[in-house]
Amino acid sequence: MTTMTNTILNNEYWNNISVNQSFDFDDLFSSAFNFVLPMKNENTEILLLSSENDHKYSQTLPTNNTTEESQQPSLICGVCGAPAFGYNFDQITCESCKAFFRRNALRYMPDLKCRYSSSCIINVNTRRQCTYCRLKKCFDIKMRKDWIRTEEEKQLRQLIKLTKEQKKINDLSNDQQSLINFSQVLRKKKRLIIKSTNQEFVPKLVNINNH
Amino acid sequence: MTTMTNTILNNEYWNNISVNQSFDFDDLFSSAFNFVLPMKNENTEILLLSSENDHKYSQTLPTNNTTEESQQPSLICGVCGAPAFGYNFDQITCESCKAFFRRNALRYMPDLKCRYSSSCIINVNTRRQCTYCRLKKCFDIKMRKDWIRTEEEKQLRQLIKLTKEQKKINDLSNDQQSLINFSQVLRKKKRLIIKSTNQEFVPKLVNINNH
DNA sequence: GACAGGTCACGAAGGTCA
DNA sequence: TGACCTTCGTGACCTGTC
Repeated sequence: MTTMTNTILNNEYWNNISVNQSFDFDDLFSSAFNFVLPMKNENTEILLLSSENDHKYSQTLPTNNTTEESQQPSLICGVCGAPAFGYNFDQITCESCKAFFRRNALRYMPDLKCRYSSSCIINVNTRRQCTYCRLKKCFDIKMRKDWIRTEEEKQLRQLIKLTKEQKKINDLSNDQQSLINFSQVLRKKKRLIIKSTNQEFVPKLVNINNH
Repeated sequence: MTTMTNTILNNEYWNNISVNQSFDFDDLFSSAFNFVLPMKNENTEILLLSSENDHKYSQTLPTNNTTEESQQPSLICGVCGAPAFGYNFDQITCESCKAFFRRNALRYMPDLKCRYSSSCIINVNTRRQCTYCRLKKCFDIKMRKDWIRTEEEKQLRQLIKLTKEQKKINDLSNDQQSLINFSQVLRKKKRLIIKSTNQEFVPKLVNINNH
């Protein structure tokens, strides 16, 4: 097994990935040129790779000046180039890549494997085809896996939520106490009415009672 | 003249293939995946695949605007012409050709042999008669054998699944039934690892096992 | 409003058995 | 072999919180 493979298999490696710290196989093709990389497939398939997209990471495209109907600037996903609507895990991505990153970023990397040479082009049409390279690109554009809530954080939030609910129930109990107080008040009122039966201001009291 | 060209000329069924479809493997990933790929539906539909059309991912466009009665696009298998219900290994095929391809695509081609001139017509009725030509047609329409899961991938998935189950059971812990399940899972895992003993990814499996 | 997570229908893999 | 089934990753849409 090569050193590179070992490196990639090491989970720690993925914690520290950055754009500048490229993979070995990326270094091989690190020029800004477009190039053709032959794939392993015996059927002589080739995969056209382009680093063009690299310049588009997290790019905010200017809105069409002629049409001002959309106030939202048209963003594109830094991973696949699909329309994006904001930041997710610190980078501008589409909903799909956001969900993908949330699901996969904490996975044990060796579970994933590229069928080709770990440098697949990721775009809207190809993003589903290589989990490894898609995730690699997520890390390349510096999406932050430490922003994904851990199981502990989730449990903590759950606990906080439950505590709040508990408090609400307590408050509700207080309301019930109020209700008791209220009926006591009501009884008091009735007693007052009965007591006042023979007096001329009764209608007024009944009226009040009905309200 | 190339073998491929001969093949194309000899196969009558090519008449069914739409004009724009190229059979040159080199075209497989033409123009960095920006392309219009005509599907093999002879009736009214084309499938637009273009990363430029951001909101038209894999959209099925009915060419006949007047008829909207069929919600399900009527697809036909690119191999045999039978009704199809979606993509399999990157091409629209029927269930039967999908299973056929899964079973045979990884076979060593020279083991197969056409009794005739390697240019049999493949349709619903004849598809069973020549494995070689059927498989050849699968490759001709660019079904992708590299999308078939390898034995290694299958075992890895199996192992990941078992590990997850094990974790779940671990979390439940105290339950006696869980304990039984746990040992069952453990046995399965051991069997799987033993089964994989002679394969190069064993260290990885063991590694995962330890996680 | 922005951005986390959650949900669920769906597509496309593999598995099964007559 | 192929019809039918199961499984699982995906992504559009939703909810919750700050």
